[in-house]
Amino acid sequence: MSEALGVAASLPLAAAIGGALPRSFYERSVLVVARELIGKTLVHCGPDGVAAGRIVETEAYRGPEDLAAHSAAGRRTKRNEAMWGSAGRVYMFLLYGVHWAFNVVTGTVGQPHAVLIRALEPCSSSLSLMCRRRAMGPQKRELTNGPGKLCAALGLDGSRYGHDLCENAKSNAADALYIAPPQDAEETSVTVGRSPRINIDYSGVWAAKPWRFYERGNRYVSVKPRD
DNA sequence: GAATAGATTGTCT
DNA sequence: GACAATCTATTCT
Repeated sequence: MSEALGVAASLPLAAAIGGALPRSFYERSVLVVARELIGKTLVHCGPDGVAAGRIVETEAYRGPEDLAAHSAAGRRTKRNEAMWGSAGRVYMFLLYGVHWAFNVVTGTVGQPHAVLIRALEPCSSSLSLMCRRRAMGPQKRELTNGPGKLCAALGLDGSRYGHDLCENAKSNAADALYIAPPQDAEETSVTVGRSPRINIDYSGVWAAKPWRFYERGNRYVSVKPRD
């Protein structure tokens, strides 16, 4: 599936994959962005190497009305401040005091919407680095099949809070972090499924909204959908 | 493969 | 002081 990226592994990864998605991509409805992020490539150039993966699972959070969102009921705190800012920026937060989660802000300023990236399919050229960071073998879906796991595999943490995914566009900056279009036509033709979001049972009727998007049949999707 | 329990700490009330 | 957009090991089928 990601063989094309593997072939290009000897080139700088950023150049091989292409530029970042424009800000206009993110300045739309959070549901549309969540749906269209499936199949895109998330790239992070960290101090210990470059890692990239295809996004295969996302969730939309639409405060203030969505009671599952951190911005529910208009809550605006130091932690979720990034959700209230401009589209295309990163909202990182710590879960259960241990795991980082990576989100993309969407919509307009003052609209506290964001998309949580829940799972990736590692690019073959990134496998060895991800295995090292996660301390496990290359054939394991546990490498990146959950929000905390993919952050560990990509080397992402709170230091990226508020980062602009639209700057750094085509650069080979040592600290680049951005989302790029699919590598080839094959990767744009995936089938996308929908389901309720995961682990938000506390939010009443909002827990039933089908605001989780995933690539059908992909083994890296975190919680097995009913299909 | 599926279900369960325990870990663990920043953030908010 | 309670809780959380989770992960891992363990214990089953």
